[in-house]
Amino acid sequence: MTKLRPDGKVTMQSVAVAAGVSPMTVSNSFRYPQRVHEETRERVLQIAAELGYVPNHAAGNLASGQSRVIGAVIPSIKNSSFYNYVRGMQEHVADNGYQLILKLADSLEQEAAAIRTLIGLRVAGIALVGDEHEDSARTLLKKTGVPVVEAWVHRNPFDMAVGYSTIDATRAIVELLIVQGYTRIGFVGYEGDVSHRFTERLPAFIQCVEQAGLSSHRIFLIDQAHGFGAGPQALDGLCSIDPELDAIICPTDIVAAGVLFECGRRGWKVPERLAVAGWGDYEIASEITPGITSVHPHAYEMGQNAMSLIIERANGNTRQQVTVDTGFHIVERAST
Amino acid sequence: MTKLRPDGKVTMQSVAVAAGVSPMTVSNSFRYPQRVHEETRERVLQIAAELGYVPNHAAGNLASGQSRVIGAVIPSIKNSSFYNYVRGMQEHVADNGYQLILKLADSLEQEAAAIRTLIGLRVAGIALVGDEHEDSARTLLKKTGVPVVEAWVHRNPFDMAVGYSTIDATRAIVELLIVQGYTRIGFVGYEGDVSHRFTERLPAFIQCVEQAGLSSHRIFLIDQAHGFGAGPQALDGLCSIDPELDAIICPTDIVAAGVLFECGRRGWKVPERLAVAGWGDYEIASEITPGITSVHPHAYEMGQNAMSLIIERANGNTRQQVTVDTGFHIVERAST
DNA sequence: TTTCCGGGTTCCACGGAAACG
DNA sequence: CCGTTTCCGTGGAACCCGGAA
Repeated sequence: MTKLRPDGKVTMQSVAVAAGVSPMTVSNSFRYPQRVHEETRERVLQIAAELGYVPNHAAGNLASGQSRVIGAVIPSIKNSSFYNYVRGMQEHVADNGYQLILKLADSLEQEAAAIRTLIGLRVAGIALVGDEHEDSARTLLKKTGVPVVEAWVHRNPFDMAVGYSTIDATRAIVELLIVQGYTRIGFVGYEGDVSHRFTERLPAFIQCVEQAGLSSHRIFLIDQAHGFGAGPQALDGLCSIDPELDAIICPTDIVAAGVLFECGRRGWKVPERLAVAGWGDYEIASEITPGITSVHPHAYEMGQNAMSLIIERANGNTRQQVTVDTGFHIVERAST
Repeated sequence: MTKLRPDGKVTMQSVAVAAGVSPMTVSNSFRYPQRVHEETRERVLQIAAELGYVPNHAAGNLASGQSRVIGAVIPSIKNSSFYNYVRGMQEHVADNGYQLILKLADSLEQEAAAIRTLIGLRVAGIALVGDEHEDSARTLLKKTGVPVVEAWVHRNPFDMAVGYSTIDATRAIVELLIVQGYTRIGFVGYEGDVSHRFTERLPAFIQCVEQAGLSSHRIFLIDQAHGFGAGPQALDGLCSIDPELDAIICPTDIVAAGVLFECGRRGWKVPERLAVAGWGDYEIASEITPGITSVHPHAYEMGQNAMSLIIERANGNTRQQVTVDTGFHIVERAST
C-alpha cells in the first residue's frame, strides 16, 4: 500500500519511499551494512538522517525476537564505588554494538521493580549487584530465562557472576597490617541488614587475626547510612574496647576519612598513633593527607566481564565458567 | 489459531488460554482493570503471576504508540551531586505509573548516542542535564518531537527546563561573604570547555564584587578533572595574586574540602585566616570540620519537576510555563 | 522485493442480564 | 407477562513497524 503515516512519524517505510528503495533495503542498511551496495546504503542513511529516522527498537525487537539493549541495576549512585563498574560496562557494550540502560534501586523491592521493568522491555540481559534478591524477582528471572549476571559476587551465582573475594581482600589487609607490626587491630563493620559483600568480612577478619595469634575482640558496628560521621563513632567505640588500639580497618574509604578527621581533632598522628585502612579506593583515599591504604576492587574489569558474559550468552555461546574473578589489589599509602 | 509458542516464551496468548479467556481480557486486566469483572481479572492476574508473564513493552509500545518509560541522561555518577536529582525523578515517576531508565554520558558525543538510544526505544520523554548538546542530537529531538526537559538550566530552554539560577546563587554567596566582613575574596573556576552552569558564575562574581566596590582580580581557574587535589593548586594560585586573600569561593564542595585540607597543612585557621565557601552541599560539606558553607540546589525538586513536565506533556496537557525555577538556598556553616 | 508474522492495543461488535414500559 | 432498551463483560479484526525467509 505504501501509505505514509498522516502524523509526523518517520518510519522505515517513509525512508524507503524517500530513498526510492524497498523497506528491506533500509533495514539492511542499518543492520547489515555490507549486504547493501555502498552507494545505495549511503543514500539511505543520508536520507534517514535528514528525516530524523531512528529504527524503532520496539518493532525490531518484536520482529526479530532479539534485543541489543542490556539493563543494569545499581544500588546507589551516592558514592563513587560504582563509577568504574558502570564505565566498564558502558565501554564494553559500546564496542560490541550493544547499548546499556541503567536502573537505580536502593532496596530489594526497588530492585525487583527494576527487574520487572527490564523484563518488560525484553532486554538481552540483566546485570545485578550482589546476590540478595526478592523471591519474586528470582522466580521471574528463572521463568523468563534472561541472561543474568550478578556482579560483586564471587561464588554461588544465580546464573552467572563476576566479582572478587572480599574474604581474600580482608585477609590481605589484615596480613599487611600484621607485617607492618600492628597488633591491636580494630574492625569496623556495618550493623543490621546489609549486603553479603560487607557481612562476609567480619568472620574473615576474626579468623585471620586469630590465626596470627592476635585477639579478635576489637569490633564495632556502625549504621551504614552514616558517611564521614561514622568515623568518630567508630573510633570512640573501638577505643572504649581497647584504648591502646593501634590500627583500624574501615568498611569504606569514606568511613576511613571520617576516622582521619577525628584523629586530626584528637591530635593523633597517623599512622604512628593509629593506622587506618579503608576499602574501595575512592578518590578521597589518594587526595587526603595522609593517603589511605585501601582495597582497590577491579571494578572496571568487573563491568567489562559482566557485559561480556551477557553478550556471549545472547550470542548463543554457553560458557563453562560462569563465575569470573576479577580480583583486587591493595593500594598502600601513608595511613598504615 | 490460538497456537502456543513452542519455546518457553509466555505471551498474552498463553495466559489467555490458561485462564480460559480471550487475549483481549488479559490485556484489559492489566491496562484497564475496571473494565473486567473482578473475579475474572483476579484469576487472570493470578495465572499471569504463576506463569511469570510480564507484558511485552515493545509490543505494547508498537501497538499503542504510547510508552510509560521515561529516559534520563546524566553526565556522571562520579560525585554525589546528581543523587538527589535522580531520587526525585525516580520517586515522582513511580507515583505516576511511569518508569525511569538512566543513561550515563560523560561527553556530548555520548549524550547524543544516549539520546539516539532512547529515541530508538520510543520513550515518553527525555530528561537531559544542561543546555549544551550536539547539533545532531538537537535536530533529532526536534524532528521526533519527544518531550525534552533540560535540568539544571534556568532559561532559554530547548523545549522545557527546570533549574535554578547559578547567577543568583553566586550573588548570594558573595553577598554573604561581604556581610560577614570579608573583602579580599577569591574565586575558583574551571578552565576550558565546561558546562554553562559553571561558566556563568565567573561574570556574576565579577559583577557582584565590583558592585560592592571590591576588586575582582582574585580569580584562578583549575582543571575540572581534579578533585580534592585542586584545593592546593587553587590556593597557591590565588595567594600568588594576593597573599592576603581572606575568602575563597570554590566550584564544588570537593574543591572546598581540598582547600580545607591544604589550610590544615599550612596551619591556617578557617575561617579566621581564610573563609571557604563551596557549592553543591555534598555530604562532605556537613561532615568535615569545619563544616563548609555551601549552595544547596534543590535537586530533588528538580528531578520531580522534570518528570512532572514530561508526564503532563505526554498526557497532552501543554503547560504555559515551560521553565520551572526550583531555587536554592545557602547553608551556612563554620567555614565562613 | 514480497509476504508474512511477532505480541499487544484500539475500536467496535457481540450477547446475556437487568431494567423498563 | 413479554418485548425492548441499556449496560457491561467479553471477544474478533485490523493494525503498529520492522525482520526473516
